Amino acid sequence: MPAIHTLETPPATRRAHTVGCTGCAHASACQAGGYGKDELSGLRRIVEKVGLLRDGEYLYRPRTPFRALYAVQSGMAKTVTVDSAGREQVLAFHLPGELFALDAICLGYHDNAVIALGRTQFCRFPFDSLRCLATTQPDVQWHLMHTMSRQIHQQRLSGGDYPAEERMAAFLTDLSDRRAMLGLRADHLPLPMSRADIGNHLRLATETVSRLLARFRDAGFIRIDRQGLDILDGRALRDVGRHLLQG
Amino acid sequence: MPAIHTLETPPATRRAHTVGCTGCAHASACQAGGYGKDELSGLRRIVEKVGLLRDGEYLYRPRTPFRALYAVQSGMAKTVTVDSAGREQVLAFHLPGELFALDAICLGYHDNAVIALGRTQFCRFPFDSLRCLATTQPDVQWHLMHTMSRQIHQQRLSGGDYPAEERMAAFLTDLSDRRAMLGLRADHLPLPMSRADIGNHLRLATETVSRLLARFRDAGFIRIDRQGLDILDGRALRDVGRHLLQG
DNA sequence: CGACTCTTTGATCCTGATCAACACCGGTGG
DNA sequence: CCACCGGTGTTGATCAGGATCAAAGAGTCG
Repeated sequence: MPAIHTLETPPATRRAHTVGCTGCAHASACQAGGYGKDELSGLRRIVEKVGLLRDGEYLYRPRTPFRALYAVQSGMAKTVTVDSAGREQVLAFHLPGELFALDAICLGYHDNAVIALGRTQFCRFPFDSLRCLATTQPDVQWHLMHTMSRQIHQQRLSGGDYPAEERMAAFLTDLSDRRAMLGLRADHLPLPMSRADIGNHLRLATETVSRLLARFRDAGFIRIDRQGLDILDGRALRDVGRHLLQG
Repeated sequence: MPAIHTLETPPATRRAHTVGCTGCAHASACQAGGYGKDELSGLRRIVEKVGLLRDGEYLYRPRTPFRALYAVQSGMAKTVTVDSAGREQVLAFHLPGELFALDAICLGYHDNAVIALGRTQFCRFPFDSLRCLATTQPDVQWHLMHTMSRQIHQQRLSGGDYPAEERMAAFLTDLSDRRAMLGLRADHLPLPMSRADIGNHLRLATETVSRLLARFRDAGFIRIDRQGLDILDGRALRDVGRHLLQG
């Protein structure tokens, strides 16, 4: 398992404040921005834009103070922990509109890192403002709870004891479903992360990831190209992973 | 893997309303009750007592409407999902004071079951009252967020790809630490769940659980008896599981 | 006591990890 | 332009951790 990326954190000056979500392609499907609902417009007034980060650059690092929640605006990112032995673990991949850093609230600092996969922009929700907003607007409060609940709920899926093939199929189907929810093409998955990242996340060796994808390709479920893959038979794929999906 | 328990849900009439947490031994260490903090006294006024449930009895079942959050009052419980193939998965064990059912908020119904391990009593926090309370008292709101954040944070530990021995050691150490936090004896762990439950939760066969415990016993780390085990060398145990513990 | 379940221990097997070699691509410099 | 290089991905061969199979103790409850 290779060591941590050594690219430098981008200077804070690269962060640019913007006024809200107007013009963002994902605004109406964005979890972080409240799916464009009027009652949650407050959320979209406190957002700041961060980026552009390049592949491998850090949004934040472990042991840095928790000041804000984030979402991906465009591109993709991964959350990674490093344990006491230096081994890293990919906890999640983030698609546009998905809120993260929720786990840092209880600690007051980040104990994991978020790293850009390819060129990626982020939205930043300063936690002070958010807290303020939540005390005055029950809708915002409710939305946050809802989001956290969903995250608790979803994480449980990835823990299960299922064969490698099922985990991989479920992973691809889940990515596809999340893209569909965002209004993106569900039959095409860009995979800017390495095979090692996918394997780490699914508790598989990179060789196994490669072999499983080859198997799905040979079965006619997917077509693989350099930047990702096309889903040719989503039904079949979903069926392989069915035990892991949505209980 | 055996099928689901077949014991019947206890009649609703067994539920008894009480006035708050006065007299509860865990009140000052109870997460659900706000650790006895004055600002959160509202929490302790809306609580109802549920129980007593006997071993194997259900607190709630999948596909039942979500009406309340719960905590264990005395005893122990497990949260279990059943997948589409009928295989069950033990998601968590709950000690007194620990809040659960947080994952049902986003769905509006429970998609897993909570089952008593030995004779167990529960505390019930009606969600309507809780929501009310949270809108008027920012402290309550904050406390809930904190609790959910912690849950998101902790769940990540159980997903990792570590050898069986480390997972088992980390599991025992975690249980011990949680007991210490509640003011219970940390050097003695009652284990009212079956080896199969432990194995399921840790993605291990029951035979492996048995073998690992025997190994720890032979190494002088623990003493095993019928109702649980005594920790003789907590340091050694923690060291075996160190990679999984607290990042 | 006897039927039953849960746990423990031993023997064998299999999935997926590890080791090893090669192909592929993107960049760099001559 | 091509030779070279390091990183990433693919494929094959071997290995091992833990599962599965099998059977015997140990409680528990009728």
